[in-house]
Formats: sequence, C-alpha cells, structure tokens
Amino acid sequence: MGWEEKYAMDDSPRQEHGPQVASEAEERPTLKTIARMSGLAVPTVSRALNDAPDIGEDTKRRIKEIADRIGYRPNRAGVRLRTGRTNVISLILSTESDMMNHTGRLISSVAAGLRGTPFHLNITPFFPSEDPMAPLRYIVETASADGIILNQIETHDQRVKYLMDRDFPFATHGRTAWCDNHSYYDFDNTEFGRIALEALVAKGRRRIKMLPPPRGQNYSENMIAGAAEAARRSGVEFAFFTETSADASSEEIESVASACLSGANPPDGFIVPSAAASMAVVSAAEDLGLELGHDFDLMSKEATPFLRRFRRNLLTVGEDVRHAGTFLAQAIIHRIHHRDEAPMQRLDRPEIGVGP
Amino acid sequence: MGWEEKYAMDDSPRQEHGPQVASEAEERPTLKTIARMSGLAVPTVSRALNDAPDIGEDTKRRIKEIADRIGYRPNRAGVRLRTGRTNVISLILSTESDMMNHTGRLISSVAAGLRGTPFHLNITPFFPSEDPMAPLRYIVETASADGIILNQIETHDQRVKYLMDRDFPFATHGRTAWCDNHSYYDFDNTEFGRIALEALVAKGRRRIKMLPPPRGQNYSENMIAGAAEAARRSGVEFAFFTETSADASSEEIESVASACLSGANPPDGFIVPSAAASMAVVSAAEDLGLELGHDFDLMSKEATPFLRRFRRNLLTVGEDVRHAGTFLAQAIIHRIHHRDEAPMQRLDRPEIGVGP
DNA sequence: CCTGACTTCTAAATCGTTATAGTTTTTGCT
DNA sequence: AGCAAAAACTATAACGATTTAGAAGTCAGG
Repeated sequence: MGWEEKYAMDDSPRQEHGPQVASEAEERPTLKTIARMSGLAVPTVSRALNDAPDIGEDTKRRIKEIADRIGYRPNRAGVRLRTGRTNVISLILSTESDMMNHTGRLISSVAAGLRGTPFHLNITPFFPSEDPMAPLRYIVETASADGIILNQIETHDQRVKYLMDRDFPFATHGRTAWCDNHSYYDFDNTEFGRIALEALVAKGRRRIKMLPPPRGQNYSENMIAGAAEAARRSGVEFAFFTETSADASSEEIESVASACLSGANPPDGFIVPSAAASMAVVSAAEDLGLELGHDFDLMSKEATPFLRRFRRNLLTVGEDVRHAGTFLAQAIIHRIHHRDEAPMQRLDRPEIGVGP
Repeated sequence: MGWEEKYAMDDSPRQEHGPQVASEAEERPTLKTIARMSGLAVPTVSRALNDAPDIGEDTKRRIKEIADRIGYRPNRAGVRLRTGRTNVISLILSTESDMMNHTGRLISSVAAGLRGTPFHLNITPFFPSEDPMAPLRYIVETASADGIILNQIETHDQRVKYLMDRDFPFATHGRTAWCDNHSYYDFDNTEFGRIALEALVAKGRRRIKMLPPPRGQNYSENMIAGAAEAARRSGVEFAFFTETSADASSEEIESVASACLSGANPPDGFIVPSAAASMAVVSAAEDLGLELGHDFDLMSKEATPFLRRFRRNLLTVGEDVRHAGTFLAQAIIHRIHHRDEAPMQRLDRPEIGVGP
C-alpha cells in the first residue's frame, strides 16, 4: 500500500463525523467520559469498574451505573497495550482435511463456548506445505493471543513441546505423550477401537481390517491399539491398511479396499473413521458381489445422520465434536486465569449405539 | 473475575522473565529499539517503515534492514490504539446449519485469502435464538474490526442495510436487493435452477419437484425462480416443497418426500441442494419401490466426492466454496483500502458436469 | 490536640505507535 | 551573495487503558 492511499484512507472516517461535531452522545464513551460525568478521576473510574479494593462501595455502584447506562465498553487496544493481555484465543487449523467436516463444528462450538467471556476467537490457518511451527512462533513472539487451541495432535507433537517449553497457555484436541501436564479434550479412540472390534466379533466376523485415520496423529495410534488389544482377547485376526488413510480420496480408498477384498483371505469386517470412507469401502465390496450384513460388516466412527440412508445396517459410533469445542474453550480460559492450577482435561468415552 | 486473581495473573508473565533481566535481545523489539540502534528518532523510524515521502531513501533502506534483521513486527495494539485500524476481518456465522458443511471450507478459504496481508480473521458467532443484529452492533460500536463478511443473506437483509447505512466495509456471500452497491460473491443459483431442471427434462422427466434451501435466504428464491422459468419454457410441471427445507433433519425430509411420492401425480424428478437431502429423498423413493434413473432422477447441488458412492447415476453440480472464500477476502480488503472505488463483485456460473 | 493508621481518591507515568508542527540543513534560483 | 523553497529529520502530543506513588480526609487512641 502506498503512502498516499494509506493516508487518504485514514482521514476519511474522521471527515465523516465532521458535520455533527461536538454531539457528546455520538462519540464512543471512554473512561474519560465517565470521569467527566461523575466528577471523578480517570484512574478512579478504571479501578471502580475493575472492583479494586481501594474504591468506596457507593462510588463503585455509581460508576457502574453510569457505565451501564451509556453503554461503556473498554477499548480493547487500550487494555491490550497497557496490560499485554489480548483477550484473544487462537485456534490453529490446517487448511486441509475438511473431509470429515469436523472443522466447522469445532470452530462454532469453541466460539459458542467463548460466549459471555471477553475473549474473541481468532482463526490462524497453516498450510500443509509450510512449517507447522510458523503460526505458533508468530503468536508467541508477537504475543497476539492469550491462549492457543491446537488439533490434529501427534503423540510427540513438536508444537505442544514448543508451547510447554515457553509455558504459553494452550489446550489440545487430542492427547500427547505429555498430556498429563496440559489441558486437553480427547475422544477415547482406544475404547472406540475396542468397541468397534467387539461389535464386529459379535456379528460373527473373524478377520477385521481397519482403515486408520491419518497416521502420525495420536488418535490414529490409539484406535489401532484398542482394536488390536480387543482382537487379541477375542482371538480374531486384525490388521490395518498401511497403504492409505482416511485422508485419501474416495477413489483411492475404494481401489485399495477392492484390491484387499480380491486377495487371499479377505477380511469380513471393517473399521473406518469417516462417513466418506464407509461409503467407499462398502461400494468396493458391493462391486465384488459382497453384501453388507451378510458377507461383511462395517463399523464407522462418524455417525452423520445421512449414513443410515446409505446402508441401514452399518454400525456407527459418533463423536460429539461440539462437546469438544465448548470444553476446550473452558479449558483454555481456565488455563489463562489459573496458570498454577491443574490443567482441565477430559476424555470422553464413546457411547455404543449412539447413532446418527 | 475477582481483583486478586486478576492481578496475580498479570504479574506472572513478568516474573517469568525475571531471571535473564536486561538481556536486550530477549525483549520484543519496538520502534524504540530500532531508533536506539540507528541513532534516529522514533517517528523517523516509523515513517521510514511506512514509506513516508519525507524520509531519505538511504535512511529507509538502513532502517528496513535493521528491522528485518532483528525481526521487528509492529505491535498491533499500538497501531490500533493510535490509528483506529484493527487489521481484523470478522466473519459472522450462525452456530447452526452445519448440515452442508460449507462453513469449515468457507472459514479456511477466507483465512487462506488473508494470508500475506496484515489482517487477522475473527469468528463471531450468533445464535439463532438471538438477535442477528447483536454481533454487528457490537463490532460497529466498538470498532473491533475493519471489515465484516456475512453469509446466509436474505434478499432484504437488515444486517446489510445496517452496514450500508453506516458505510461500514463489508462483503456478503450471497446477494441482496441492493447488491449493486456492495461487495459480494455469489454462486448463480438461478442458473443452477435452470440447468438442473433442463438436465431432468433431458432425462425425460416432466414433473419436477424441488426441495429448496432454507426459505427467506436469497439464493433459495433464485434457485426456485431459475427452475420455474426453465419449466415454463420447457412446458413441464414444476413445484417445490413448502413444508420443509434442506435444513430439516434427514428423517423429516424423508417422510415428506415419501408422502409426496405416495400422493396423486407423484413427481419423477427432484432438485435438492445438499448431499444429505439427496440421500434422504432417494431413500424415500426406493422404499416405495422406485428406481433412480428408471422411475425418477435427482439433481443434487452438492457434489461431494462420496455422493457418487451412494448412487452412481445421481446428477450433480458443485459449488466451489473455497473460491468464494478467497474472493471475499480480497473483496473486503479492497473495500477497506479503497472505500470510494466500485465494490468488487462476482457471480460464478455453475459448470455443468462438474461432479465430485 | 497530635500521631499514626486507614480509607479513598488523584497525579503522573507508561504501553507502542503515528500525526502535527516544527527545526535544521541543503539545494535552487536570481 | 542572498533568499526562498525543498529535503530530511526531531520534539511533542495523543490514542485509552492501568499502575504506582502519593495526597487528602477520617478516625481512634493517647
């Protein structure tokens, strides 16, 4: 932006208000406004509104009444400059992986959880091709947020390590190896793995194959571990696709599933983590003449309402992402306000039979 | 928050840095740092970095070199307090209506479009039970953003009117009656309606019924109008469901579709705006013994990859929400910087055959 | 009536930036 | 040479809030 443009732009808002100059009510009220109206000094007003102990009770009442009446709202830039507090929570998101649609729900539920607090929600994207640390460094170095929420957590996530090292408040959607020491929300994917495998075994399936979520992410490993353990206990075969993950295109999943089913000793039960993957796998199987519920069964983690319309006898277990969002909002605020207390943590168990 | 907690909280970050006190390099650099290093005054540094015309070229170079080297980044609170510019774009979203999953993609594409600009993206939710004007008033009155992006636009949207009246920069995803005068991105749903209807007619369908998007929204009316006009030209019957909209649950859609198909003169072609609705309607029809592609056809607006796995002969046309996001980001920035120029506007035509 | 303690308020400084109004130095023109 | 204008910089103030230190006023006890 050139010099002239910028200054032209700056001036315009002021000229706009030019006509009705001194109409006091038009201007946005500040502490000074309240000070003038009450006959008190600006710091007194500030301290009164912040419930400082050295301001008289009746003075506080009077000032708060005025503030309410004229609709005073603190200037965030002023607060931020003076205190260093931003009243901003940054949610850091990959611009990819919309496949499972959790992103939109997570954002709006975090936003909902921030309702009624002074915190604003900031979305900071990062691109898969770029350094995942870049947005973190920016936020920490410029102090542009009071707290950070991360998702798509790896077991030894370097971002988490970075924030822990700097004691910067954060909360994660998913657990790490060090999660005892930080705020997190997680869905118990180990338990989901168990439940999924046992549900398939209950249907008489003996050769279970899982399409895991993107490898490297902690919840992927948990899901595999849970299913593997249950398989050991039940004495059935268990394996998982290593060629591809739920992030892959439907075409890719379909062709891999198809190849697998055409091979020797094909699986008779599947565990997949998304609605799209469910449909791809089932399609592949049906193309080979197999029938869902007869020749094979499939457990899908994502229980979207329309999955039942695809095939009625799919097995599903849902994860309540909205719950994650509201919890994470509370957890990060708690972390910011009570740095020394124990971090808020939550592990939600899947409820079997929670369908679409 | 009580008085004591707040102050306890405030102090902690400082104590943390207590040990390595005066290590100049540790502190975040400001204009003052550069001024000290260059031997120039603070305003000179500021004006040099902003390319003011009254600073020598070599001075500018020297100062910018220092700024780069020490990684100077302007303090946003300082800028904001002084100039009133926030460098924030607010995206205002309903916390509902995730059904079609556009929200996540819209957010991440707007965020991507803001990449490389000084603008941060802020998400401001509003709840369907609340006054939709509340978040707008908050932003305008507290000047907490430089620009606003709105979606789910109604033809005579009061929010748009409010912002136009106050000459506050904004851009909409969708058009209004006054859209000649504001920035917008829209997908041409009138054209989609036409194309959808003509595609069904080309399949030999003569009695078309549409499940419109939520009524009241501008694009819903456009979609209906486009289909209605094409129906008139083709001489086929056209109607739309008034009992329900794509926002409804799959169950509700299914039962309404079922009732409709069981009645007299059932439709033989459907136009629906979402993948979920497609599946609900097709399921309802199949339960009545009707076969897709034989007894009826269906055009779905949402072309998600997995829809093809549901039924291969569904007709689909996709809308590129990511394109909307990046365009809206550019449009709002242009609006902010060039208030007097014509607003950026774009109407994307559906490309027939653009499938999943 | 004085002293000290307590309560309640105020003055001044400060966060980092930019706008305004100079000041000094150099350049250009006659 | 003389003088005005241009170029390049600086000093000061301001945005709105909070913090620190200090100043009045009140009250109790001796």
